Amino acid sequence: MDTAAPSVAVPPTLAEVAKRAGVSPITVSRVVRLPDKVAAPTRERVEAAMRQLGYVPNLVAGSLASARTRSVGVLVPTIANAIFADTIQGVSDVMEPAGFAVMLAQSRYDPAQEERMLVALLARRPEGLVMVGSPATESGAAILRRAGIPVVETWDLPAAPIDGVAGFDNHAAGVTVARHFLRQGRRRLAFIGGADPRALRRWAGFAETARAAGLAEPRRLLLSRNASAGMVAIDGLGDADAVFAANDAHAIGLIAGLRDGGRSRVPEDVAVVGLGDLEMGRLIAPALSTVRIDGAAIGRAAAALMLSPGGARRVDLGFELLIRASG
Amino acid sequence: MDTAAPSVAVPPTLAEVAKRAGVSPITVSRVVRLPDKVAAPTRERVEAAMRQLGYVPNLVAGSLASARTRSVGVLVPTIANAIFADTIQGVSDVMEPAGFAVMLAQSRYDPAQEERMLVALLARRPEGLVMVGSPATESGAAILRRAGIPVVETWDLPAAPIDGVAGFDNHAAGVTVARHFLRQGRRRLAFIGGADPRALRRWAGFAETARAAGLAEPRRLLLSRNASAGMVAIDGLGDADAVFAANDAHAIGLIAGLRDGGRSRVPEDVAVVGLGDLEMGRLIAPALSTVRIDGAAIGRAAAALMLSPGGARRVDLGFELLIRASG
DNA sequence: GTGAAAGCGCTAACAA
DNA sequence: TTGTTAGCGCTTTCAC
Repeated sequence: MDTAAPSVAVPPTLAEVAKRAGVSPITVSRVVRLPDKVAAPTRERVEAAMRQLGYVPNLVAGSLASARTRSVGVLVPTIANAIFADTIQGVSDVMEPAGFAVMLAQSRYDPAQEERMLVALLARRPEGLVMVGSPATESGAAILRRAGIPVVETWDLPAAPIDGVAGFDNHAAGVTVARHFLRQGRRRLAFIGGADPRALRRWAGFAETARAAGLAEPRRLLLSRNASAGMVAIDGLGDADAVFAANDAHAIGLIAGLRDGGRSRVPEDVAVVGLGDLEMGRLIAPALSTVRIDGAAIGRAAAALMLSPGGARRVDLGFELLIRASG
Repeated sequence: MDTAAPSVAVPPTLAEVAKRAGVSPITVSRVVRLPDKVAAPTRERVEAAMRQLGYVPNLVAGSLASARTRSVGVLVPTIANAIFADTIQGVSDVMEPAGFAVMLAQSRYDPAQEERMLVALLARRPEGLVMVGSPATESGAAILRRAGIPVVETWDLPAAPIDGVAGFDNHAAGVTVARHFLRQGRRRLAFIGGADPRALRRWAGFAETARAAGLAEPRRLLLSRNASAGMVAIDGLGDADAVFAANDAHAIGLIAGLRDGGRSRVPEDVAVVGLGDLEMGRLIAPALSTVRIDGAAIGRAAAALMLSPGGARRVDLGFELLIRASG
């Protein structure tokens, strides 16, 4: 009795299941999608046939017929950054239970690559798209506006978003940290960051606040993409007595560099504040003060915005200054 | 002159592009996929029409027609773990330039969820599948064997894999760390880890080596999924003078806990070795000794195995014991 | 509760 | 170099 599926073969189709169960294809389709609409005995015959054949529905055919792919696209600068991985996970945590697949793409901080990936994603007809930040090019934005699906920009609060927004005010984060340093009596501020738009906005808030308080223009160190923060930064610091690092990885690297260099003590000689609240920040000594951002919450909020295209279009998840030992 | 695409509309189809360019649909199809097969003047007319309409090819229709989706599935326990994020990135780094989309799914360390996600992934007809570890259930393995696509198991070297393997010998990693402790003259070993199969294999190698050397049975602390390693572990350690933590996050947490607890010094009183070589391990004091695994290389190797189903089926990426200050 | 017909948007195979 | 025909595997719509 050979009812088992062949070990290597073309996957069985819905039509084959139908034939085996002695029903029409549409009935099999209903058993898969709307089991309540099929009488129990029929349903059981169909389910038996599906099991015998090892039937796995072909969603690409289903998607074409129904014009619904039940998938969403996620575009991040890079996956291997804890901060974005959290956001991806947040999106996935909401979309997966809702039956959506997550398609992932990386822009690698490159506008041309970003645009390529946007088109590659849209070609697969996702029902929503979330990206970290905003399109770097106007043509990228235009493509998204024409896509006809919910689009959510994250990790920022753009003034003129394409559609949805789930993020926080990067400028205000810079202001908050600068004020904190001022309150502590620090006078010679410095900033370490990359060149991405969100880090730049943090810098702007930070620098404006310093100037408004009559301090000298803060020093500004732009780290290249994969400089290991510590050593690189120390040389540029000059006589700074307070450093805001645009992310925790930079801040932790700096603290390690300072400790090994042995010249300045943290926080006595120089205060260090990061952004992101990586777990490691709590574990190093001195524990890292940081601007806490909930990357997973951003992802969940973005997913919620995609699922309810009629609802609110702007979620400010805020941030929180966590003062620990480093400053 | 209204040649611009409407701002909200059904996306234009290949047929509409064809009509506008005055060619047959197949010619448009060729311009998209095989531009060299179309005469330059024709091609330019078609390209102009595509631009005017803002045409984005519908890959779900194309996939159905060609039986090629140009996508791969990636199944990980969780995205928000640096170690797996690196592997996802490695897969993406190879597959994206090759024109493949990456579909992501999480098993959450749950066999039932794993099986659900396996089926959900296969329903979208990926041309290859990579997973961290091996299927937790026999039915999951059976589904994969019948899928008829390259399947790559990673982060381990299973004896009877389904198809491809890109990983390292977890048992040997345990042996290596135990021998290192023995060489140092440590006599009271302990292990901290989760309950996943790969951590268990590290434990097995570690414990066997200790026993074979005549030491007392190592202590073994199984941390629940999201215990923050440090404090939890310290109590269970007893008088251990050497600890192998199944991953760097646990190890770093432990070092922090020991430091703040103030009872034992690392490495004088107790040596600590982790696994994974997180960047943070280099930055804490004392710097973390660890078993270095290249998660991104695992991902790249897995991708290469998917792309050449005829080639080698087993890649051992090995590991490297990095002795730093912590033990 | 079940089915027949039509078609989703594209590409393979073949022809001209 | 370009076009014609047929059909991928499913779901929609409408009928019974």
